[in-house]
Amino acid sequence: MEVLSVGRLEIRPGEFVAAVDGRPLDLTVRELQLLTALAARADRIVSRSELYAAVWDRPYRSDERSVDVYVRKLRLKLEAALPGWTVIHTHFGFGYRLSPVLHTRATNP
Amino acid sequence: MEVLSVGRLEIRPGEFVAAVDGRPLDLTVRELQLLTALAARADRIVSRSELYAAVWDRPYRSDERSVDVYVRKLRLKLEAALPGWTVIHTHFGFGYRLSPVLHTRATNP
DNA sequence: ACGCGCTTTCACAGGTTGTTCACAGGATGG
DNA sequence: CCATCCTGTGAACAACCTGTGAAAGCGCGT
Repeated sequence: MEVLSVGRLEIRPGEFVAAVDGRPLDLTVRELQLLTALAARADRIVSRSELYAAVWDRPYRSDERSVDVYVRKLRLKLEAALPGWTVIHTHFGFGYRLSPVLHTRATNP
Repeated sequence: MEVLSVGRLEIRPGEFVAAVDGRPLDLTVRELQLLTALAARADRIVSRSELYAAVWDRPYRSDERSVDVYVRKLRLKLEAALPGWTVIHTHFGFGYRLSPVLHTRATNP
């Protein structure tokens, strides 16, 4: 898994880098790991437990919120890097899905 | 790998010399080796273990601090040779990256 | 054996990141 | 429309990582 490309987003796990249009995102270890896990499963709904298993070492508890917290952090940084795009979608009761979509009602009223 | 040039920094590993604007830096063996390892991977984030493997012979332990100590020594000498420039950047949780950047808030208030 | 310079290890301070909480806001099924 | 469950969010707290000065260890030439 050298490079993961999803739209304008490009991730090189081996080089500890994720970039948008070649511009590197400033991510922490966990953020990069989670983004990588999501990108590796782009366009598919991924359960919290699967994401958790892919990123964290300890066992998953259903009341665990770390994934949610990090999804939020990623959303903030991705929105800053890709204004007008929704990259991570929530699937109520199931999990999350990564797939960049230009969202309606962007920067114009 | 005859010569490594990164901005005003030039390294000639074969001649055991590193210089800024042609002015040689006064480095010890380890310092030169580490600088060379970093320069050979300029603009990329390099993990401690990779740097360690490139410079030291013995196996790397995660609690090893030698890299940090030498990065500091290099920073001191580089700052003296290139006032106002930040050459080695820290990537928390990942490692270090060499790429000279004129840092804001330099020598003038 | 001694002094000297370089390397490695230590200990502690300071920062950054990771985890957990508590509550607010939404979605779902009846 | 209501009760309930799920997710969003900001902040507190804990854990981990890096910066740094100094001490200890080494090898070498004198």
